[in-house]
Amino acid sequence: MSKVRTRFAPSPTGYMHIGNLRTALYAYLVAKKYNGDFILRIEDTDQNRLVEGATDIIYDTLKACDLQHDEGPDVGGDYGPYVQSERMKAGIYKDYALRLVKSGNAHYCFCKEEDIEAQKKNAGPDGDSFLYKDPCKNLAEDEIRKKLDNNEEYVIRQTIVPEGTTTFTDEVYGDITVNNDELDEMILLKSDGFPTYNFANVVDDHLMEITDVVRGKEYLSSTPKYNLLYEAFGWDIPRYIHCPPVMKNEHEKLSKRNGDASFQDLVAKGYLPEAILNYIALLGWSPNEEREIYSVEELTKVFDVKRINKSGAIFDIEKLKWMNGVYLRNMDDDSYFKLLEPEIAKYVDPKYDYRAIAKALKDRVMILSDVEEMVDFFNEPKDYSIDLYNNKKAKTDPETARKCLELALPALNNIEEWNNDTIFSCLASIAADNSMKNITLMYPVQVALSGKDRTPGGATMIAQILGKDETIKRLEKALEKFE
RNA sequence: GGCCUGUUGGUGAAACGGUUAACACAUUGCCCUCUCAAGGCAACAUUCACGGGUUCGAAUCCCGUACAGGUCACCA
Repeated sequence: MSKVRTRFAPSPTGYMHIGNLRTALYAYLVAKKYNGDFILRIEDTDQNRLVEGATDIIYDTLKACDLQHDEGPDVGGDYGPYVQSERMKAGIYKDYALRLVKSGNAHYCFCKEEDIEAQKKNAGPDGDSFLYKDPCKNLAEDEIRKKLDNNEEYVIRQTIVPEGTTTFTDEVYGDITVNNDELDEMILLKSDGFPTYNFANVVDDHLMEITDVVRGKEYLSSTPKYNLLYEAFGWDIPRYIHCPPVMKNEHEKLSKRNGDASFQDLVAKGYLPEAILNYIALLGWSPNEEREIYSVEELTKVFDVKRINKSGAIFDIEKLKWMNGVYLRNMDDDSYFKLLEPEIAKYVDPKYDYRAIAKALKDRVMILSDVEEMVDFFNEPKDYSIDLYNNKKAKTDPETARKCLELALPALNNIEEWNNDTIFSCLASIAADNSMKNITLMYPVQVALSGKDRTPGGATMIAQILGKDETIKRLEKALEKFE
């Protein structure tokens, strides 16, 4: 068996969609599972849709995801160039298109767009299909010559004999057969000399010796036409792996146009690339065991094309959040702190112990953007109403809370060595002395220190981080509120 | 409209003719607990879009219907 080679072939038209990224992931996994090569090819044949900087986004994304390509425009390789516009300049596509014309599998077409529109419009209502019946198909040789000499605009269009059937096998969808008379004769070479995606894809996949074509399901319908091209050239047909779409909801695919989350949006919100990758791997594919947390490295071992689903999967941000939390919790302390420190620094005065804060956040943060809301009381307690002291679980109301604070203040003030243990035992013994549950005493302290009914860590932890002076100050201030 | 593909709980999904229809997220409840989390435990589809058929037996095979998605671009 020859070496497996897969490719990711995006067009540089903007940001990286999640669906796109998943396709890249699968292509990568297929290659790496068999120690094959993963190739990046830039498909920039539509000069109108190019977006500046889009290629860099592609590089950045693959890099951030650690989906390293073995060949590509930036890293080179033996099958270059890896950018289609450059390949076009080398005349590759026109050469091959002309070969098809010569062999009768393609023809010059001089039709105007409005003629095509008109014909399709008429074809519509009466049923049947919208297939374009190209009159240029039967143009005599000298007529073609004449038009060409006249510098008439032309395209090169695939020629399909409307007889018989074409069958292909998809690794996910199985065998699919279609009637050739239902196949559209697609344009191979555009009038600007660029190849269409359809054509460039076939030529490049062959020239680059791609063995497994991993792409979105939207290409399933045109695959028979590609195969006809392969056959016309006498080339081997690659294995096809069509992936079901990633959906935004029951009806719509995830798309950048609607402002749906792109990879970079998610990262900006504080999702980890590893978690994103792990999550999207599970959209449309499932492992053969009861496990969900996998690194890309681990995925290359367990990934199996046969277990890719056929129907679209809805992207569920809630589950991604959960998974991101798992990744955060699983990090070792140092890398975790390195990740959180800058986020904490945005909102918290450096006089406080960032490490202690980060530790308090560890089991609570799901995504980095949660941090702000969790640490917003350190610099200054939040504004609150004494109604906040009403708490069912703690069995407190403003009245009892006031008493608790009055008990706690002098006791805390007497602590000489300010640390977690001393603070806790101080508060706990007050509670015991007054036959209160810990929570009844500590909840008011927490509120007084933070102005919040839910905080990362309890009263003790907050007091410890704030330090004795600040704690006393805040307690005094809290008591004033009752007057 | 033609053609192609799909349809298991709110979501991701397992099951490859015989199970009480896994598991995970979410949700709810309980436990733990100085709040909130995290963690632990439990509940959550008498049913696999619907209708027929094959079979001793079907979510799994066949047919039909409905619904959904894709495709029919000088976009990829």
